[in-house]
Amino acid sequence: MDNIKDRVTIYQVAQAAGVSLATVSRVINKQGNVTAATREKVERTIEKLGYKPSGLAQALATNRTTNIGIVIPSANYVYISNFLNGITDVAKEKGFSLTLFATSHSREEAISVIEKVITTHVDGAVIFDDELDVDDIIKINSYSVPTIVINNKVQGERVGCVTLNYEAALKQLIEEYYEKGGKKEMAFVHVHNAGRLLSRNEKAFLETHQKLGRLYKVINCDDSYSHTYSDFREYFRKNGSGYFVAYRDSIAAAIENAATDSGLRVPEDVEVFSLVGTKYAKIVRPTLSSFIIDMSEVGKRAMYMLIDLINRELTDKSYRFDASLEKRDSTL
Amino acid sequence: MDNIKDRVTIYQVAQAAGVSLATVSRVINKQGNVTAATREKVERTIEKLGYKPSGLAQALATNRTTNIGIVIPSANYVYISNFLNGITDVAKEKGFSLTLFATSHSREEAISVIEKVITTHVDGAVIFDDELDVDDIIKINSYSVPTIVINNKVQGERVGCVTLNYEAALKQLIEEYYEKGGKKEMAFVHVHNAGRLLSRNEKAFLETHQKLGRLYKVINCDDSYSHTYSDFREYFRKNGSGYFVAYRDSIAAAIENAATDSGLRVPEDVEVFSLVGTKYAKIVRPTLSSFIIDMSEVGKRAMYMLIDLINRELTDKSYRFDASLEKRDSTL
DNA sequence: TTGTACGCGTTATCAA
DNA sequence: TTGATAACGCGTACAA
Repeated sequence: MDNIKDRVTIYQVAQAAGVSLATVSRVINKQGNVTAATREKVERTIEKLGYKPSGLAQALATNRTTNIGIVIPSANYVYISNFLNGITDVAKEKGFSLTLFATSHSREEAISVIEKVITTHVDGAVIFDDELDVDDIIKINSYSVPTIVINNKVQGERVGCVTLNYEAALKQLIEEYYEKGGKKEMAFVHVHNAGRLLSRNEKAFLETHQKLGRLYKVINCDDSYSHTYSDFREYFRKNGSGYFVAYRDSIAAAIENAATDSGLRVPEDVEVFSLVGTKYAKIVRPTLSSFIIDMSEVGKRAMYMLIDLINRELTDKSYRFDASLEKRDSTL
Repeated sequence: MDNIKDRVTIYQVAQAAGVSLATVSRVINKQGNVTAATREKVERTIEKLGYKPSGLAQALATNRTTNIGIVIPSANYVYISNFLNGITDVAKEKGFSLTLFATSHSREEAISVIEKVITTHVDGAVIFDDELDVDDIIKINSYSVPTIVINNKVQGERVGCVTLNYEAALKQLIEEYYEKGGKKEMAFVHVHNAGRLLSRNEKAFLETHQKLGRLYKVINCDDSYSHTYSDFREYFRKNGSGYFVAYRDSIAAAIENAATDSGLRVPEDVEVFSLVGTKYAKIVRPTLSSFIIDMSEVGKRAMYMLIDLINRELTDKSYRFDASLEKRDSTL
């Protein structure tokens, strides 16, 4: 094999092997209709020249890229990376490449991302973005790109969705808390701009309290461990108790650490609950009670659905993951 | 804009606008040499037809994909996802797409991944894989794909590298520990198959101890929090002290949690140190002393270098990140 | 079984 | 300023 090579083309292989490029193409795609002799001859020259077919040209000719677009928030959350992991597993198994599109917290940018997904010519897309509107997703679908949407109910010819249901579990958690005589005031820890998943849970939290006629609080905080920690250190100077429902492990850990460092006892004085739990929920101390949905499984499911959708074999266009409760030491 | 559309081509736009496709191409690429009038006319029909150029065809014609291949281990580590985050930031800023290739712990697979990188026709690649051999990387480079390699010293015409230097800091840590009269026996927590980064540090650990004529231990453990936790619960039945150097936060946290839950005091009885620290080092309790390299910065640097390499403007082909010590509460 | 010729959607070179 | 027309690298009817 030569060392520095400009891209070897199928034509050069054909010439070197003394056949036509159609024959080489047949060999590459294992299409039969080729003598064992010529096949071997071609394979040898392919090896010798170090020929690798151009996925680009193949895609252009066949109109299939074997490439799937993944749209995820650029926020560096553990559950996102778990999700991505499930996706890569299936992609590898099924022979798809993944093109990554990261969005930050802005609609404008999210839309430009969609344009990119379209020009990139993917066979399908998985969209996990809390900011993107239903309309935006319909747009991508109007270009007939088969799409699986996570965490958003969408209808459409070539769209499927995987929804994450934390709300039911949250409602039950709250109801049971009061039924069992929970005395602390519950507070929902609101993070600005954290997306639809959080908003939906906040809504469920409020509605459940209103239905039960219970008082509650909403506390605003930053989407960062350090800020939340110092905010709650401040908070615990004036308040000695509470039940805090936080978005994810880092935030919840910040609260329980702030409580502990303020001389309060968790869970006796302060209870903390993490909505979107990851493995870190059991690493921190006290261990965090949390809901859990295996995001890696969500990623896998999304990929399997997408592949079916691409092959027009997807019968059930929506799938729901229900959060399950993992009771640990941060709540009574 | 229509709803379901088969891909609109430049040719259809040309026809609808009553111009030639060359003119449309000029408008798309903002190349001037077009009357304001025709430009507007074309832009309107582009809008009306919802035309998006095919990146595939563009790439084939220009031999540039504006697509960069990222090879990372599929292991779901926080520092990998930080790294990926830095990369996506720069990719977004510079207008590149990212194609993701995940490798697991097998050479064979890693090689097939390289084949894919080549067929995918990327403009460049960033390879962060602990398993891949130097030879493998030379192979990808023989196809003249500009490549930045993380955590591996490689020479080559179109290769650059970013190295992560934990060893110097580790050596210093050990030396200072004994200088200051550290009494505990140090143990390196070995994880099987965790890649070159860990091996190099293990080697540095051993060599420093041998040089100092100190006794040390090597303890094997699984690359999982739960297994490590229970292994060390077992371990602490028989051993009441030690200084443990672990690969990453989860492993280190498992050890300190096991110690604490066994009634031992951290850091008085048991000291724990995490080599590759992340933000979780300060979330767990006691907070973990660790080395730190901002992996997001590593990702950014790699991308900037790669882009320079693609443009043949990279002067300095290697860059080193040195780990810095963050002393916290898990060591004295 | 093998080869010819056209198409995939662009860019780019030359004439006009 | 515009418009033909040849690449780009491959797949694939169709013909041989």
